[in-house]
Amino acid sequence: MKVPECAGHDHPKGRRARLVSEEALDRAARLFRALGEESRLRIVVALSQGEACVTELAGASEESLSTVSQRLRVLRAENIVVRRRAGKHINYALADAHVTELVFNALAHASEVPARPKAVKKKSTKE
Amino acid sequence: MKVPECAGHDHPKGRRARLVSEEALDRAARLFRALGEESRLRIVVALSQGEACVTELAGASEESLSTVSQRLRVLRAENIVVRRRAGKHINYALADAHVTELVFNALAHASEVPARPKAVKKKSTKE
DNA sequence: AAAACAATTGAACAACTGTTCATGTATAGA
DNA sequence: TCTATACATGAACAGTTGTTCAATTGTTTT
Repeated sequence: MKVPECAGHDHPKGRRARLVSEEALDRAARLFRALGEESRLRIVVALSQGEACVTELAGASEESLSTVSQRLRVLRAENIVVRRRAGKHINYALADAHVTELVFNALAHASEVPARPKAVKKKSTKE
Repeated sequence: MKVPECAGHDHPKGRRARLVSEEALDRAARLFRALGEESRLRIVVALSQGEACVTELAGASEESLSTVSQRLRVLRAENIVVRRRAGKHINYALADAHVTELVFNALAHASEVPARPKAVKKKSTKE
């Protein structure tokens, strides 16, 4: 007996129409990748509370200036943060509202999920 | 002459109050990391158009079943996609609306930015 | 039950990325 | 101008991650 498979098909090997441009995809992936490190994400979250200079960020995480600066470099390369000189210091801030939303969205998703389902393997619970 | 520096401070080394839980941060970072690969993101974008089975996804990207399956495994580990058997095939779909929003947000951010500003170094345009 | 199809998984190697250190640059103050 | 402060950067090493192959599991069909 035939069961319904995927979208009525027989799996043509041709590639489908581009949904988004290659470049946008590449940039979006880079953006995600930059946010995908706990240490960098921590910085971004900190900056979502307001701008801060490198020394402050380093102090808050008890890490070296250099280390933090390297992280900020990555974030800056993806236009996640912007900087601006303020006297001796250089203040960093989130680049735009998209970034803030992105982070909040991710945190929302992160707290919704039931901690690694792990497929509780009972007898015949197929799902 | 004293210029305003960071938040009225003298850089106390103490760590500030936790803004979000360690666990949420970790999960969010993992989520971002999973989305931060062009190949996986491509799959997610494809699934934002509707569910599809592994064979379809492999066909669309002209890659091996195994490769695609491995990618789906990563996405599944972060609860980005869910699967469901449909006859011979296993259909994958985005897990929830958060994911869709996340992707659209990222793509929006990606297309907003003017292709690597690169700090057009004029004479005294400090910004 | 056997064959065919669909998808998953473990392991291995290559490629990538983060952290650290040492050095370099820019601004402020004396 | 000289020194101190604040930050950035290049290079190197280690840890992480992606892709591929071979073997395995689960489902449908004959």
